[in-house]
Amino acid sequence: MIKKRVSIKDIARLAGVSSPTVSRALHGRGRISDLTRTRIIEIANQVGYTPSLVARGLVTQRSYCVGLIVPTFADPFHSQVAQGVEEAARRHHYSIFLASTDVDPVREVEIARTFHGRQVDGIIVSASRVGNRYADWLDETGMPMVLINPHIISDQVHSIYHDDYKGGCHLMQHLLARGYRRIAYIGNERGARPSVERQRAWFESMQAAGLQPEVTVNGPNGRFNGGIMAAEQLLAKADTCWHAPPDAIFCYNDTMAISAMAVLRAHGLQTPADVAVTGFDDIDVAEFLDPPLTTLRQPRQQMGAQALQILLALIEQTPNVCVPQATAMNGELIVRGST
Amino acid sequence: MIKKRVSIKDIARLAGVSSPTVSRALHGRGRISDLTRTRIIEIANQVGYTPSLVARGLVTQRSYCVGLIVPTFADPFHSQVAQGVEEAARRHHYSIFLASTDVDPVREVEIARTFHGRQVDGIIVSASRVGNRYADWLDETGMPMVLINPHIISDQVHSIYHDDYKGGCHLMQHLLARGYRRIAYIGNERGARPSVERQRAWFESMQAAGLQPEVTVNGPNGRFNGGIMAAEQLLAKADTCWHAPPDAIFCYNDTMAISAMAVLRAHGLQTPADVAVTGFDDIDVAEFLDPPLTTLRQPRQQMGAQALQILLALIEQTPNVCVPQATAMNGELIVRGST
DNA sequence: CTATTTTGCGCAAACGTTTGCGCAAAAATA
DNA sequence: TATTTTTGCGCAAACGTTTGCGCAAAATAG
Repeated sequence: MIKKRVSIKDIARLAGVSSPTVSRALHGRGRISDLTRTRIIEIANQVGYTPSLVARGLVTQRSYCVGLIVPTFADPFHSQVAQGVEEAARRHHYSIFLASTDVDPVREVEIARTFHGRQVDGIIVSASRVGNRYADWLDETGMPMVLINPHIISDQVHSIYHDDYKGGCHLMQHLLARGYRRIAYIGNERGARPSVERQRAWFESMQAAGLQPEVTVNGPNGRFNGGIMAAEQLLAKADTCWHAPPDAIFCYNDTMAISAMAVLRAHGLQTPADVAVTGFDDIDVAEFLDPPLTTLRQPRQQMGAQALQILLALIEQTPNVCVPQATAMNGELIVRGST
Repeated sequence: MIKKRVSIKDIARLAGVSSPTVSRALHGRGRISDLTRTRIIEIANQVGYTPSLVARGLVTQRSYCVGLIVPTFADPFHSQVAQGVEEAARRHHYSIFLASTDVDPVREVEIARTFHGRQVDGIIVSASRVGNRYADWLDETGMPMVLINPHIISDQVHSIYHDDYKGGCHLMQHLLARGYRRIAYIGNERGARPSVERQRAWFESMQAAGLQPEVTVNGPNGRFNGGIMAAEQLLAKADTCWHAPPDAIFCYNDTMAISAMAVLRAHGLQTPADVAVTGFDDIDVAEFLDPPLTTLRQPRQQMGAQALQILLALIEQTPNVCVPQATAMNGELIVRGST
């Protein structure tokens, strides 16, 4: 039932010219008379011509597509990054292929391969778990690639990341200034850079304040259920360590913070009266919670947009211009009712 | 810096055969000896060959891509629908192009055109605002298309939608059974089918219960700020109408419900003690709010997956098999603490 | 009015595949 | 052994573009 496309040749026949002439007319470049050009454009509009970007891509070797790989759509943080990428891409007349890895590094490289087959001009990966294992593949394919907040920062591949350590320190300064002392940390899976950096900020800030950074638990993931499991364990750990619940919890991200707060309520603990809670990211809903969440806002859309900028620079790589390997971005402390 | 792809011809040269032979070897179909087939596959692996899906698509006229158009990534509801589409697509070896309209119908058709140029095999639109204006274009292009919860249901284009009226009635039954009487409705922009249907459920349920369905306000959008503006107006309206706040608010969706609850708090009203609140969709965070949100869960992922199924049926249209024009899906009442 | 430049357009090749057809060699049948 | 069938593979065309080159006609210069 799929109709035959109207092609450049059809227009050529209608106009009594050759197809390259139509191509030139439609682009307005090359040598062509005004007369035939307007006539061809006229006809093209009449028959509702849409150029096949596929065919064009094949010959020009530029698809004007970029691939975007995210771990999951479930976390609004990634959606917002995607939004940033998408808007920037549209401005530059790029389309985006989207795929989610479900936090599986194997799937991540599979998707990258598929995208290569689709001849995307470049790939952006948010929260990549693959690390420097991309190096060989990149060497082989020459595929431009930018990682956003990768779990490992490699000097083989361009990345753009949020300065989680600095952000974490801001949060800790705020908590310490408010007088919290038994501050616990809820992390994401072990070893991932963002969690490690935030934890380091917590750890060092605690030490610097003369406090014991003992009570910390890593959730199995950075989602709601990860926050639940981590919070449950954390309360138990605090009990054995301090014989009391923490008076503040620094959570890996907003999502975990939200479910952690639900766990606290279930245990009869009020936020912030009994336990203060901080998140990370400032997802949209954070502002409307009860209590509203104190958090560190990552410039999500900006990071997405910036990643695309860098990717474009790599794609159009003029040999003598050098693109920065790693770009750090800074967040903003947002103080709300949860602390 | 972009490297030249290794093509089927390169392999052919290496193996001392012709390129069609390589093609046949790689697909395993056509007449080819086991010996050369394995040899060719061997070589292909060695040189790291990735077939160009672009070139293949050009000749087969099947790209194994579908376009997905959503209004925005900001609302988790659409992200989840996208997730459903994406997973189903992956299972069928399809890739997806993603674009967001920012709730602009003009942009919606622009994107559809772009997707047509990209030679996607079909298009899925979530919450389409274009309505039956697609009809001509579809006639022209023959592009398979499925709409999810469109704002207008047209019989010219396949759609799959949630039965909002029935869902709304469930919510209303629940509220009425709980003894709420001054029930107000917060809607999304005027005229859009989902909001109209939910409002109708509210209206008719109120009438059937012998109550006056007077207090209703449409927000400027279905997002957080839409909920805020609507809730503020609603309280004023309730005051002039009932000389009291509503005792329950039926909100268009969870997002509006969340921000409406924040407005209530700001006015010193407790949920559910003073005002009960219901949402719609059951986005992930609904469960973890304080109070957890009573809502009507739309089978989001299922709807996405189902849309893709239908789209595939349209793409592979066997002439005598008929694909249902409109498919209704049913949600599930989720009762939580907000009522 | 000739010599040069410019203009307008067609031809052909290319991008990387798939696929129908043909033909020789090998295998199966008589 | 002669005939038919099957097998293995190459050739060429096709998908819808873009682009370098060439050539005639038109425009300009001398």
